[in-house]
Amino acid sequence: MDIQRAGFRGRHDSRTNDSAHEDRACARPIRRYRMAPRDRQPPRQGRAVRHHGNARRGPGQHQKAGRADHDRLIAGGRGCGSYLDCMTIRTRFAPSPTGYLHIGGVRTALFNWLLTRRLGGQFILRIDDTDAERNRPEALQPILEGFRWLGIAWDEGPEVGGPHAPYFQSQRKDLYVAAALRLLDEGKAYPCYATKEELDADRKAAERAKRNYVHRGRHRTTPAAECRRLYDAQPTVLRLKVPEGRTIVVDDLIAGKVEVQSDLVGDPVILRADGRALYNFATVVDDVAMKITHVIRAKEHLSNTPVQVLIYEALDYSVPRFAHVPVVNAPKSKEKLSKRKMKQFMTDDIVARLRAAHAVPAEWTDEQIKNSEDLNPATVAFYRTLGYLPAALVNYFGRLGWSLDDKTEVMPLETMIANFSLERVNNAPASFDPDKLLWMAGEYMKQLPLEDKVEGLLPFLRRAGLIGADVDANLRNKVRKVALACGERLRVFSDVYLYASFLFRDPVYDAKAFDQRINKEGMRDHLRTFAQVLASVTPFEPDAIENALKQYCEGKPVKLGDVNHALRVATTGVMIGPSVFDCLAILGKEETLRRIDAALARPG
RNA sequence: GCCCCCAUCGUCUAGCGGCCUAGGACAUAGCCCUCUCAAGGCUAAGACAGGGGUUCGAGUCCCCUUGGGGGCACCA
Repeated sequence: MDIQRAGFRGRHDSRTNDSAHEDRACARPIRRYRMAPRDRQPPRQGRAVRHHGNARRGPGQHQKAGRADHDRLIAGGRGCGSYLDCMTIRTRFAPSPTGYLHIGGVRTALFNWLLTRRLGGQFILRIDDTDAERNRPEALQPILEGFRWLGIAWDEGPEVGGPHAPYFQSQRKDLYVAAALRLLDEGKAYPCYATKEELDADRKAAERAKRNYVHRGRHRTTPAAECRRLYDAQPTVLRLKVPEGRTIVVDDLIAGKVEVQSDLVGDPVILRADGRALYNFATVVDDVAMKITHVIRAKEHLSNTPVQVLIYEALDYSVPRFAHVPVVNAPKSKEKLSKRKMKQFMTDDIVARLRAAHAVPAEWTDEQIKNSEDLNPATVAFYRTLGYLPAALVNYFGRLGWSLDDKTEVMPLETMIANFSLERVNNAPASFDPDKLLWMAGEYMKQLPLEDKVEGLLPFLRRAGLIGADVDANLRNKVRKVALACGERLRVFSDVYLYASFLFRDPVYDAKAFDQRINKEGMRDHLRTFAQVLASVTPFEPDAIENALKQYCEGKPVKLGDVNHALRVATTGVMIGPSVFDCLAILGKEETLRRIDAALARPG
């Protein structure tokens, strides 16, 4: 068993006989595919060349098969043809330092990470900052912080280092130049002096003729030594010689088998005149140098992959396994998730919470907050700021495009790790659903131990100025009671603003609620007299208060609910919140009476 | 224009030819519970894009159409 199939259990295993198995164990992936057992079956009528990669397994037996694969993989080192066959699985996520962590990227990174956790490999974080303009050091921190907060730890990469450092492409230029010059000397690359204008003209001509535009440079056929001499005399861009008449096969773990004719692929530039590498080239050089076994990345890279395969081949490198994850779409949409598309989720309530949490400068207008780059709902920071539990995000994004079985939604991380496999990743885009994420957040909040909830609540209360910096035992106890009183109303920490602000500051009276509940025939009198009853309630605890109210209403032509509502509005200012009795107990007798007096003092 | 890919309730998904009268979850609606708001319980509504094949039998395999996405860079 070889590592390259590690993430792809199931179909092949069940149909492969032993000899075919051995055959494939040491072959390069690209060759291996042609020998895949499926292709040797007698073709069914009308069978197409391509077949789907999203083969499925029944939940039961294949999970065991997966473990078996894993065990053999870790134990055995037989028949190694290249590092790809021998080593443990190595995956990478390679973001550009853009200043924020995009949730689509998190999902992709998560899949990479999960697979390495299951199979005992390494997850590498590499920074693709070849684009000089976008290379701002401070733009990296939000990305690292985002991953740390989510608990997605990288085994190698920025700040942790590793045997293949540096992990910044901007610091690896020499490698790319050396590799490109090697291809030049070997006659696999050539200098191209065509100007942009010439290329554009060619492209337009091709378009007019309804042909696919395929660039083939003048020096394709120039001998290698001459090419080198030309290049040394006058450095320019280097292009890879794309072989003619080839079928390039990408055997993708998620997308299935994808074939592209090399005659449709133009000779790609691999190195600019100034020596900076292009993405396709740098990626291949780095993935090889970092011994990446599984390239798991977003689907939009699928069409780059044939070019990369050619680069691997030209460089004489083994091709890793590819898995192209479908993109994440915007909510209820077929379009890719983008910041622009997520702006609509910056509701007034969200803006209020961000203000309360002092997550934005106080002088910002609502419009400015809604346009904030860093706190857009497409970023991880947004959810962190609003008090979503990171485990809920991980669970949600793990389930977006991947499923454990036919019903499991909420699952511990260990379960996800133990069962994650690429073959159960859907080969179709999935839309992000903020409602379901919020529900998931609530599920995790329910499970959170009380003390952790208190601990999580404190910073939110502090930032909003509802409590001070010092938290003594008394205050802590109060927050504990608040957490208990809020119960399952809390789905995210910032919900505390909605349900309990008034337990930490004076009520802000909602005019409508006040009018409806207090300015009601006889209600002020009830409040006044019930306040006197409350004054003698001991202990001032929820049960005792409730009993007092029941007794008070007994035999009177007033409904308990009505007095209760008036009591709520008088003491909290609003119509929503935890049980009134809990609220009063938390406020304490003195404060409760003070608030009732204050409410009664207000003009009708 | 050319190339590649995708398609089950509004959304996330189960489904690898008979177990499907298509299952679960979020959201929605109704009822119950209830001091408000949530939560919870019960119930309802809701999908195989269309058309051809293959097969005794197709959501499942094949083809076409339609719709969607991605790419065709000296961006990543």
